[in-house]
Amino acid sequence: MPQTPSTRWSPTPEQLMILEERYRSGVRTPNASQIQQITAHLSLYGKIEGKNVFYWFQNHKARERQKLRRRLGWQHQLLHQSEGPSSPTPPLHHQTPPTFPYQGCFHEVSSQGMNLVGKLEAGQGQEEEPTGSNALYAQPCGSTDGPPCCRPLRTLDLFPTKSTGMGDERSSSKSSSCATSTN
Amino acid sequence: MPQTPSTRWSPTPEQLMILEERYRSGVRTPNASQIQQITAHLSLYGKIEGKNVFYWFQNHKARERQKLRRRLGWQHQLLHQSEGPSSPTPPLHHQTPPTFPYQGCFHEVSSQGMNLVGKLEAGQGQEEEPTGSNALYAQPCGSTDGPPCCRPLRTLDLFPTKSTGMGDERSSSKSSSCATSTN
DNA sequence: GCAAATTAATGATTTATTCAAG
DNA sequence: CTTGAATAAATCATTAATTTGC
Repeated sequence: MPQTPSTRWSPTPEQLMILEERYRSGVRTPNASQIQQITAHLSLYGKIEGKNVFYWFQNHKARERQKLRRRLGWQHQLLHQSEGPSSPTPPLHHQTPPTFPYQGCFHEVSSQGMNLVGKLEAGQGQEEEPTGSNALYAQPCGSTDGPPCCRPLRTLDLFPTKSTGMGDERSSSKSSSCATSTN
Repeated sequence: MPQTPSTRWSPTPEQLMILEERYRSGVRTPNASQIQQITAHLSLYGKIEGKNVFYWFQNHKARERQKLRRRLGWQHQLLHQSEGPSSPTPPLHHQTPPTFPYQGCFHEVSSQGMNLVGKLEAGQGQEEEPTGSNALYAQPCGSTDGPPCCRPLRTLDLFPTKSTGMGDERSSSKSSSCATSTN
C-alpha cells in the first residue's frame, strides 16, 4: 500500500498548544461537551476528531503520572492505586468471610501501643469528606463502522459538574446521542 | 534523618503491595485472624501493627467507595439538574434501551495488520496535576469522541439514531455521527 | 547534504480492577 | 451472584526525531 493513509493523528503545534492549555487549565478528562468544544476549536487548525482529543488527554495524563512516579519514586506515600504486575495474581478468592470482628482483633493483634483503639473505630467512620470539587470527565467511544457489531457502551448521561472551582470552562451538558452506524 | 518518629505508619511498597493484593483477593474487612496473619506478613517488611492493617482496609474500602460514588453514584441522584435553556436535557428516550454513550467518531481502521476488529471501550484518564491543584472526579458520560467501542458480540440494532447532524464531518471515510446538541 | 536505519514519542487498543445495581 | 459502567494501567503500533553511512 503505497498510500498509507495517516492512521494516526498528529497534532499540529497549534493544536498541541491548545490541548496543553486546556490541560493546564485543569482539564484532565473532558466530557462529551468539552471534547466537542475542544475538538471544534482544534479542528480549525487541522483535522482532528473527538477521539484524538480524548486519547490525548488520556495519554498525557497517564504519561505525566508515569513520569512523576518514576522520577520521584512513589515509595511510600498515599498513593495506592494499583501498581505492579509483579505477582501473577494468585487465584485467591474470598478467603475469609469477613464478619465484623475488628474490635476484637485489636487487642489481640496489636501487641504494643494501641492507645487509640477506642477512638480508632469511631474516627474511622467519619473520615474526611471529599472536598467537593469535581471535574468533568468524558467518556469516549467510537463507532467503528466496519464490522457489524458495536457494543453499545451504555453510559448514563450525567452532568455532575458543578463548577469545580477551577476556572475552567466546563460546560456541563450531556448530550450523548449518537448514532451508531450500521452495526 | 534517622528513623521517622512519625506517629503515623507509612506503608512500604512491599507492604502496600501485599495489602492491595489481599484487597484484590477479596479481603475487605479482615477479621482478627486475618489481620494477624497479614500483620505478621507485613511486619517482615517494616514495622506495622494490626490496627494499621485494619485501618488500611477500612480506609481503602471507604475511599474506593467514595471515589466510585463520585463517579457513578450520581446517576439517579442529581438526575434533574435544571440545565436551563442551553443544556440539553438528557435525551432519555424510553426507546433506547441502553444508553448510548459515546458517539462514534471513528472511522475504519485501515491498518495493514489490524485484524482485531473487536473493540472495547477505551478508558479515561486520571488526573495528576502537577500544578498543584488536585481535581476530583466527576461523572463522565460523554460521547463526543470515542474510543473504540465496537465489540463483535451481537448485532444489536440500535435505534435509527437521530444523528443530529454534526456539520463537522471533515473526515471522509468515517461516518460517525456525532450528534451533540450545541452545547 | 540527503536518505536509510534506528531509536524515541506518543497516539490508539486492549486488559484488568473496582464498586454499584438488579 | 451476575451484570453494568467506568477508569487507569499496560501494551501495541505508527509517526517523528535522531543517528549514521555514503
